Amino acid sequence: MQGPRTVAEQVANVLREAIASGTIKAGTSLRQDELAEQFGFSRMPIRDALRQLEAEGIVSIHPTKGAQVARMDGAEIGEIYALRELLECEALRLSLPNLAAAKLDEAEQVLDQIDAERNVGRWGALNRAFHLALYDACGNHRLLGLIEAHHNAADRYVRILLSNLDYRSRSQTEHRDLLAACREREGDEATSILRQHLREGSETLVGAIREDGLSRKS
Amino acid sequence: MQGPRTVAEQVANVLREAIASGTIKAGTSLRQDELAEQFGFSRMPIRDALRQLEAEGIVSIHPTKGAQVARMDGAEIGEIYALRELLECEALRLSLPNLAAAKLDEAEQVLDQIDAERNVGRWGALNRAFHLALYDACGNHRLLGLIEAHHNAADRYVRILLSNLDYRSRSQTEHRDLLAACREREGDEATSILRQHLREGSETLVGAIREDGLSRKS
DNA sequence: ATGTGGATATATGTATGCCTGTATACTCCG
DNA sequence: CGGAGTATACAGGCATACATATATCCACAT
Repeated sequence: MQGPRTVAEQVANVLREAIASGTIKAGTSLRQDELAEQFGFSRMPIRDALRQLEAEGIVSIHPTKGAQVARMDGAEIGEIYALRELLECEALRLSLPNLAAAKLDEAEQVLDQIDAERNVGRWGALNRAFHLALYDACGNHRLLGLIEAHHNAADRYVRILLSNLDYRSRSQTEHRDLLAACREREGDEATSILRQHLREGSETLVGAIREDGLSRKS
Repeated sequence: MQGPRTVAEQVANVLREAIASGTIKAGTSLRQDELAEQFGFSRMPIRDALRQLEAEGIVSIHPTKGAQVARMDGAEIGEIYALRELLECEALRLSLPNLAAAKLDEAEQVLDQIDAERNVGRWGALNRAFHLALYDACGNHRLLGLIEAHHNAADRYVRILLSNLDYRSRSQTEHRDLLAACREREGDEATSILRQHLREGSETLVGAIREDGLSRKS
């Protein structure tokens, strides 16, 4: 696999990860000069990277106000999860009949990795990998792209859920139930579990955001 | 309403319209220098505009190979229409119970405009306006954004359908059936009509692309 | 004659500098 | 003392200039 060939892509990847991991908090202003100096490049690649992240919905660029990490309130999270439910259930429904058993084994290995992983920073990527493995055979590249985009957009908020260890174990239980249903090719059952899984995540997350006051008005 | 405040946005709008209208054909290389000279600006705003259009899926940028108008084959069109079906049916389902009667009147006026419009170039925008009016009250801004993005991505191909006047009149009939179902708040009926409408569009379009040889291999 | 290798040209990526617009703070006037 | 207007500073958009990678073409060798 060829790594990012352009500086802008590297910067975008680093920023995306930094934002997802919470190193850069929501609402932080991202000044081009500052980032350029930190990365050791000029402002141009940083500009491109910020544009890219804006297109992904991770940062918002106000003219003359610069870029800042997109701050999401409960409503925004609710919208994203509603879309994830719609998109991922459809992807699963399409994928399941054509999904190779090897992919299911791959997904199970990811679940084991999640259980073994102590660094919460990696959990988001593993969670995404598990879900995408199940949708792999859906046959619609754009659909997969949209799903991945929404994972990225919500990644840093998903980590809030992990502070609740109870939720994490419940999530893993649901993941394994989902995988079992997939193995038996029970499409309706699997879709139902996935929908429930996402709704629990949404409710837990919205509740956590509301009470933690993570959504201050701009 | 405030027009585009930055040159890059203006360029993006012009290019988007030129591509949608077929003035710039699929597969055309978009060289930054060339566009810069044509528009009378430097390459920087053009770069930003191309990045924007890439995010919208209208052009594809290969590093060092430049940007070229995204060429879509039948499979790609099929994916887009499958997504439109998923997204728009959901949006309609969510919107319909909360949709103001005034919006329905607005939608009907758009249909009248479509019948009266002789310039096929404007038909795409009117078609989009009609559909979006129906989804207006869905309560999910991101969902609306995705729908609009997919309209934009497929706009120039949708115009192929218009060369078939038979399809156009059939489309308008379906539009009015859909509107009637919406007025009576028949959610299931409306969704069903919309789904059928999109599937006919997809099939007609994919067939037209296949036979017209519009999808040459790169 | 054909294939391979190198050189050149072209277009994109990147760097630096300037200009413009906006936000903020200070001053002056009511 | 408060509000409004102006000036200044700061950040981003745009332009110009330079570097780099790739594709193509030509030449030479097999």
